[in-house]
Amino acid sequence: MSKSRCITTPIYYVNDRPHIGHVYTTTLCDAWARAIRLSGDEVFFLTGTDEHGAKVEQSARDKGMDPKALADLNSAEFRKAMELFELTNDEFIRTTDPDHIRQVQLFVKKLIDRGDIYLGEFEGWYDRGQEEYITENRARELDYKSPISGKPLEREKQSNYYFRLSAYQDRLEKLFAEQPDFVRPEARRNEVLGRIREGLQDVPVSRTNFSWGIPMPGDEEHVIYVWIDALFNYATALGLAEAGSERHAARGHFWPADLHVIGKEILWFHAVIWPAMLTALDLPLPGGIYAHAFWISEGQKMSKSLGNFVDLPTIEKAIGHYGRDAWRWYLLTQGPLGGQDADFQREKFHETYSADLVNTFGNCASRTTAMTVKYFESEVPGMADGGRGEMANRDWPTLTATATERWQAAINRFDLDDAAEIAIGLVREVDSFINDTEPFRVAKDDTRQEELAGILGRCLEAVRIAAVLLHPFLPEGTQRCWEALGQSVDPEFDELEQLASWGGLTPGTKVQKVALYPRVESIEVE
RNA sequence: GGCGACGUAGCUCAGUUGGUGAGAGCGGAGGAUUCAUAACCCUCAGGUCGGCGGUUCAAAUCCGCCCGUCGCCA
Repeated sequence: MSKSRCITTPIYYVNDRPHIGHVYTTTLCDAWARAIRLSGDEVFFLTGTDEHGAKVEQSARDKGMDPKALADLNSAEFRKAMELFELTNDEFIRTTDPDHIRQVQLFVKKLIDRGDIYLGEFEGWYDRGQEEYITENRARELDYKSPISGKPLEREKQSNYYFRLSAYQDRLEKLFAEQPDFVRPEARRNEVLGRIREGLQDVPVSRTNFSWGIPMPGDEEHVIYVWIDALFNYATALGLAEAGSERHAARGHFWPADLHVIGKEILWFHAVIWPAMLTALDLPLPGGIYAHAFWISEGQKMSKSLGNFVDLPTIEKAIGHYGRDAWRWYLLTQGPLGGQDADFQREKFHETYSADLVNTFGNCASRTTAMTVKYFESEVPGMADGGRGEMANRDWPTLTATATERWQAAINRFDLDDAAEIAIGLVREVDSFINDTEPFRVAKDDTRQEELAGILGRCLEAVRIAAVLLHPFLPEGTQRCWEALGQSVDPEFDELEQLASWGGLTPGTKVQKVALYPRVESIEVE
């Protein structure tokens, strides 16, 4: 029975340039989406760009452009990045899409009608350069000067619309108590929990000092704060504000999303404000929020001033040299999925590629297919039982079934690095099996053809299944692997249960010797 | 400043409720070998488990203090 699953990346702010951080988040979701499709469930994988706000307006002004024109340009950059990595998102939403704008206004209107958004007044210390208010305590600490520009803070009074977050204190506490894995990893959950316990205050959801945004319904002096605008993308993409719409008919069933994958810097909005708003709108909550940590680069924090972002040109260079699979594999297995930041190191990248893709997966596929070519005239042999220590005490159907089961559980937990490890572990097991059974030695004895067939048949079959589990992580190499094994697999339509079950290779099928991943020299550091 | 983590072999990290001589992967060194992409396999790390003090028959594992790194908040 097929289920409808949904995963989202944050929408990326068009004032930034795409870099490894954006690519990482999207790649995580892509691997998950591919794995779920393989499992036979229907997936909606959403990403896009966040295009409103003061910063975009300002950048556009600096360039003498219309904000929409700038947004178009930069949004296209992000979309291009998705294509470069062959990411399989089902939609690329833009907050300047009329469909989104209209629905955000409907949502906000509803919140106003219900009293969850109200017009209030706020007076406080304002940092004009940063366009933000600073709390009394903090202002005192700063000696009433801007921490950025050093200019004096100003006393400013503003009338704003507020979201009644304070009214959701109890419900949020209950949510976190009842659903301990709502926010993961645990370190992030604890941060949020600590903050919730300090007490929730209403949050401003509108601005008046610029105009590049969605107008507040019924009060066009105000623009909906970009963060609120952005959060709604998860709902507007599925047409949730317009029950009768075509969009809703086609996609509404994907809500609630299984998971919002985000970077740790935007946790508060996703873990607290978003669930509260959904509750206010009587919409079901997502299954969870996964907040990964950051990439740093060669031991240093990436920053504008250092100019050391792992940006698109750098990434393209790596892909050109090592291939897309290598890039994905490095991100997915060495990335900051847990609470701690991960370091992007060229040397480590090269080592990971060589160790896992060349020496393990590639080499194992190569030796098994080579032996088949050599000993069985390129045909998959029938799998007789017996011999070589009862096939080295391995119950392969059980080994592969167990791996598949554990793999699926890891995918469901979003422990993608675990899933990748389980998958490649199967390849290591084949190597170890070859080591124990020594088919190349058995081959020297003509009377032991059946025994040899039993060994090699098992190797080929196990490699085929390992490739199934590796596929979401290595879409290209696994496809080449299947082709070499004479298999035609379409991960969109073929299903895991069948693909991963033992005995999928038909004896007599033609096999070719393959080299999945070329051994390459370490890339020159410029 | 408040709260919370973390600090174990060159690197990345495992080490459940304290108890055989402290581990894995990667890198590095040596050896063996050919089915394979010099790959696979075997052997090799003399690490004060951040420092000091304490509890205990016994602590990397509990407590206190200190140093260092980091996260969240104010």
